[in-house]
Amino acid sequence: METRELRYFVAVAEELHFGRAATRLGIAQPPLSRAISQLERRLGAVLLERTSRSVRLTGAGAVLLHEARAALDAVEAAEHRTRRAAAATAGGGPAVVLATKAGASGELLAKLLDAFAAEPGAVPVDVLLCGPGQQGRLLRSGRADVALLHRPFDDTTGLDTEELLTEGQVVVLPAGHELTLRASVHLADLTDVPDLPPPRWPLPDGTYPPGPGPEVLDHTQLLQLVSLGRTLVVLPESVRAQLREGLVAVPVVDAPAVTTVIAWPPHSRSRAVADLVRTAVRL
Amino acid sequence: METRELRYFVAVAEELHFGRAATRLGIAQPPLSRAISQLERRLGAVLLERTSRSVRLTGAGAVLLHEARAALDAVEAAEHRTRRAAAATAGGGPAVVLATKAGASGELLAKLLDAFAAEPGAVPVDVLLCGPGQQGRLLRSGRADVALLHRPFDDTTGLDTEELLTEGQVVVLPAGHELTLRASVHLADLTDVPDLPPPRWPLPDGTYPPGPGPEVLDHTQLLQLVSLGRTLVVLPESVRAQLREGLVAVPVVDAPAVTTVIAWPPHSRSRAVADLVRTAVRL
DNA sequence: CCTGACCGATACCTCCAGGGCATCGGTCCC
DNA sequence: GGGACCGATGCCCTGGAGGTATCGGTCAGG
Repeated sequence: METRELRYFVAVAEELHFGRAATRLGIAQPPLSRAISQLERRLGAVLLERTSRSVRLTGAGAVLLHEARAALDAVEAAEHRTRRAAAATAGGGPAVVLATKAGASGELLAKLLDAFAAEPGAVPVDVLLCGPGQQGRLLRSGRADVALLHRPFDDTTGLDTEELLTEGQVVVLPAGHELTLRASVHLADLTDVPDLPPPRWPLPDGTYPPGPGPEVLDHTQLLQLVSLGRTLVVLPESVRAQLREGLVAVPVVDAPAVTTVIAWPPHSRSRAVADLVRTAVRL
Repeated sequence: METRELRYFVAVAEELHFGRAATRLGIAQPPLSRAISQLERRLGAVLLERTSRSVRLTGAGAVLLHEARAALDAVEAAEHRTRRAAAATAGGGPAVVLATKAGASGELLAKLLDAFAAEPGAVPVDVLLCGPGQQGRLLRSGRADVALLHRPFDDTTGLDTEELLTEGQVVVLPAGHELTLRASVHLADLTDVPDLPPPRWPLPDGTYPPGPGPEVLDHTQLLQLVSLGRTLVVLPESVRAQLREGLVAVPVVDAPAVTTVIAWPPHSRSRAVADLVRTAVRL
């Protein structure tokens, strides 16, 4: 199978519409139809059930969609990592790209970077700030070498991880809100707070789910919206270090504990990544 | 990047010879040379240092070799798993392929299969016996769904695992050999036993390393060769259950402990694999 | 019930890139 | 210095990827 065929199939499987998928791929619809049916013939499997009105995935199609995404990530990773290796030998020397959610784990990250810089054999660390839930994809596609992510929110399947820190969660509220008078709250107290709808994060495809809350991209934005009295948010305790005036944190006693982990692709061979992980675990 | 390019590069990187690589790929040498240099141009990286007498990998080339193998495994896995999913819906129903070293972990495997068959919702298990060290590759390329392997010998990077059993190792000797009189031995006692050279296992490419010992493919062969007085072998204790007449096991006190683990690809979504793993852990 | 919109499949054509053959240029060994 | 070896280059050809036009089937609306 060629990656082109996998890209075509993923496009159709995601759009469930040959015309839109073809547009997205920048080709016409007929060659796309042919490519898919040729793929089905070669695999000896029906991947899509088409009528002239709809396209649906079969069981085998769902399997291929899942596997093809992983395979395309691996191919993309090969490309990115090779480019980075070449850049390292050419000029600039080696560097590590660390991905983390914008605005999260600030204190831990600062400590880690300081500690690693003090290590013998340290290399420059490029910090790549990304949207929530994107770190795994950056690692799997080779654009980052190592990442900080947060269980149980981020998906760590297929990644090697070490736990760094486990903490409870707090709700961040605008100062003066009635809930700030409480010593602690439960999650149930935070649903349907009439004047503070929960924020909406972008879905993996870049669009936003419907709802009353404001659309946000990162934590800085988010905290500003909280201080403006537009929303509330439940975050790990360490967010207290970033609280400006006008923001109050109240413990949420029944929110799941959040574990910050450092993660890297399982077959990483980079000495620098290993050193960075060791430094992180020792913090 | 297309998988064709990756296959071409892997062939050249492994052979370090354009002509041989082209023969292996079933094409002529000139298109191969062109494909590689086109790949290098597109990546903006020199992958191979060629003189008219030799070909050597650059740093970036070594990275790409490693990444390309993983990516090609992922593509192959997509193909195999899709075919299997289609076969499951077509006829025969779902099944699980379990890979294990031929002749190893016999007792554990039998118990596992019995226990799993008794579970509600059990599905047929196809047991795929393979040479040592091949289980990981079978999992990564999608030809098996789950495998038993042995740390620290087998490579488990990139696989999810659960530990099942840790045991010491024994040396299996022909009955009557002078070492069988000892209550235990050290590894040092087993090197250079003049009449019992260690066996030679096939390398990943199918060839055998040089040496005096007999060439073997699996444990059954191996034990027969031991009973014939041709070799000796260090194996986990559980091999005692398979010892026929003419074979004696003596504990090796300083051999590393062997842990039998059950492993599966990290993004496995199969219900049956999860059930099988749960059954195995409960044993 | 009919018409038009929509959508995937098919027919047919074009064109380029992947592959083969012949040969060159450089290196090493006898 | 001649021959063997090896990767690169030039040139040609063919298969297949992609485009356009159109078909056939389904559904909604009048």
